[in-house]
Amino acid sequence: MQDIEKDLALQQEKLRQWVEIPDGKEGYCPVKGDKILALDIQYTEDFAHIGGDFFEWQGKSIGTFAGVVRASVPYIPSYFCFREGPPLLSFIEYLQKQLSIVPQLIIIDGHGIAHPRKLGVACWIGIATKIPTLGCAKDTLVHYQGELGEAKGSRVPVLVDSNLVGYVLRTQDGIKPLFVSPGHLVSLETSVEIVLSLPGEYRIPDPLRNADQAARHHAKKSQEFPYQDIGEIGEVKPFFYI
DNA sequence: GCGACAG
DNA sequence: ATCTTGTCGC
Repeated sequence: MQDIEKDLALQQEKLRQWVEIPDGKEGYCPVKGDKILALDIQYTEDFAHIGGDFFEWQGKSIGTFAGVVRASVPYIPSYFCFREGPPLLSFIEYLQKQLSIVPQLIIIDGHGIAHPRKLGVACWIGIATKIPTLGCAKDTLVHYQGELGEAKGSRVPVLVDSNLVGYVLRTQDGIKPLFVSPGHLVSLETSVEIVLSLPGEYRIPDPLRNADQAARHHAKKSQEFPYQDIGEIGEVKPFFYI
């Protein structure tokens, strides 16, 4: 392993001690009207185009936003949080400061604790913001065992160091599953229930698809898909490099 | 040694 | 994640 990776792995081991994952029905549980933010990023060279879909739990859409910030850290598998975390944090802080909207829950395109060192990007964002987060990824980083049922809602546990950290979750009948895990302040059970309750008839829940579309169109300077352009989001600061 | 590897 | 054409199907 490279020295850089050793250092990043150590950072993750240190950050991990701040992560709080409640049990069962404890921790954050959304109630009607809670504000939820779904986030995704598209890249063009060294720029991170961030899309954010803001909506009320079991309620109306608040708005879809997109902005851009320089992504200065390279992507290294399992160290994704250091590349994607800072840009996402800048985006969240911008919405908070400039638009006065603070989410009660953040849904991230990536993993929470279903990660080799139990520190995915959703955990990173949760620690940085102190806001409950959960991760929703299209592929897994850790191996799992078991046969997944075909029906929506079927799930297979994902273990790391023999601890239950996430689920392979069928979000639509007969469709390739998603990988769901809590990031911070939400239980695994609640994370799964939240994802299954999100609107949409596709593998990826609508809020994440909207965030993806906004980011994608922002990267192409297109407004075909409706979103509020918040332009350039200052510089990203390196966090947690203690 | 080789392949796999969130986005 | 991105580079890329057509094509099959609802």
